[in-house]
Amino acid sequence: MPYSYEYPHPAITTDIAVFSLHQQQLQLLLVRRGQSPHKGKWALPGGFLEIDEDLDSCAKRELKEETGAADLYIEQLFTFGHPERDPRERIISVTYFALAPADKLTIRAGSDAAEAEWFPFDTLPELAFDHADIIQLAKERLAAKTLYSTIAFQLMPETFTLSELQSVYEILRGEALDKRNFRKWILSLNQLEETGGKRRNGNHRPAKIYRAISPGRVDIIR
Amino acid sequence: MPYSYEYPHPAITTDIAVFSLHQQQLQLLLVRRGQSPHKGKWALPGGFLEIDEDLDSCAKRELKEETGAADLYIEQLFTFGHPERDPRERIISVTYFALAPADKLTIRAGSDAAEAEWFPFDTLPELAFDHADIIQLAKERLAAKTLYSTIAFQLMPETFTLSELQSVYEILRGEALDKRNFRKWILSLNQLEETGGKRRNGNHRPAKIYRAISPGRVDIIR
DNA sequence: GCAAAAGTGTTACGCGTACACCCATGG
DNA sequence: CCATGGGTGTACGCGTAACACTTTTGC
Repeated sequence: MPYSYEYPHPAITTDIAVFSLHQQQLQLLLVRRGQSPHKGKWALPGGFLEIDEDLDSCAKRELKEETGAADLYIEQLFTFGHPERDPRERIISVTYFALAPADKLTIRAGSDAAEAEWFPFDTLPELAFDHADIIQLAKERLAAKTLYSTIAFQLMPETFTLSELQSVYEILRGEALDKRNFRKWILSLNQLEETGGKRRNGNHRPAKIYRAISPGRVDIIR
Repeated sequence: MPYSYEYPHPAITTDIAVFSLHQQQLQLLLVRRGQSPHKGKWALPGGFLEIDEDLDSCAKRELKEETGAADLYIEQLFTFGHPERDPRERIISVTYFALAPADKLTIRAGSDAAEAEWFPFDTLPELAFDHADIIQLAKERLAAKTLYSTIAFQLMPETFTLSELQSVYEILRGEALDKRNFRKWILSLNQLEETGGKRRNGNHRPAKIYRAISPGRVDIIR
């Protein structure tokens, strides 16, 4: 026990709720816990902060180590610190939410976590610790942000059609949108540019391909 | 050094940005640091988390101990954790912002802090640590929330006139508002009720007095 | 009666919403 | 030529924004 302090110190972790969209559903990335407590249960990827590491760096590192996911949009969500939230010791969790575009879904379980897997948001397994609360909050934040920012672009691959983008908005908002109004609105934001045509699916007219003008940025709109 | 751990642990603090409105200006509550580091500089009220204490409780306790302020509206803001933000040891700060109504401005310096004092937001003194960043973020959050919630009511005393309320909105948004449109809008929220009339200032017609129907709540509007 | 803030309605414009048909392609 | 999703324009209604005069009081 080489690290000693005059007063008791909590441990710090980061935990990350990674969302993606595939099979026409909102999906969440979970890892199966390899050790106690809650061994065998599913949990958010995350882990302990290193002593000279920034919080954001910790979140990105843990995400990469446990799932192989890298270069995602990520932002701090909330800090959870109920004294009883972990049975081992006092642990404060600085939580993040992240978005994975459809072309970066390849995951690879790391050494800490036995397995990493996407789950449809509507049918999540039982979760370790207070992770269900974290996920709930992350979903609310994501839904709210689609209303006043361009955050949904972070769920898109590099190029996409307007129908695909509309489908993303429909899933996030949970309602059907009018095709003409959606196109008028999304193009009026001046965040998209055309590239060339494609046919993707067979039996019908091919759709124009678009890309985000500034793929990294999330802009506040309205 | 009675508290030992296998791995190094950061310390956790909470820091609170308390806003109020008086003298027609946005004001911020600061305490003068009594010890090193940054001894003599002004800083946000706050302090170390106790090991069995919830984060919210810590923020409220520190606020009361250092300034005497209690029963304020308070919400978590962001967690700052840059490795070099404190020269003593690694310290993660879970920050909050709070609002003090005009009738709860009495402050009393506690034992930890030599002095506590309100400063006009536009003329803050030099600040300790990264507290200038925290304050900047808190101000942005406050301004944003006035646009889509009833948070501004938390800056009002128990009873007030519509002109006083309008003045608060004008200061927070930094622009003049039309009197008729403001009254139409604020009354349409159904969050205010009348009580009786008063004259407050001399030479003119007295204003009707209002109170918030649910003074504790902050509702999302729009 | 004068100064100073309180109080009160109407009009215009823009944006969001509703809505239906033709186009390009593959088989 | 038929099925399938891609692509396009207009009209209406509501909500936001602009705008000026009368009322009540203290001195």
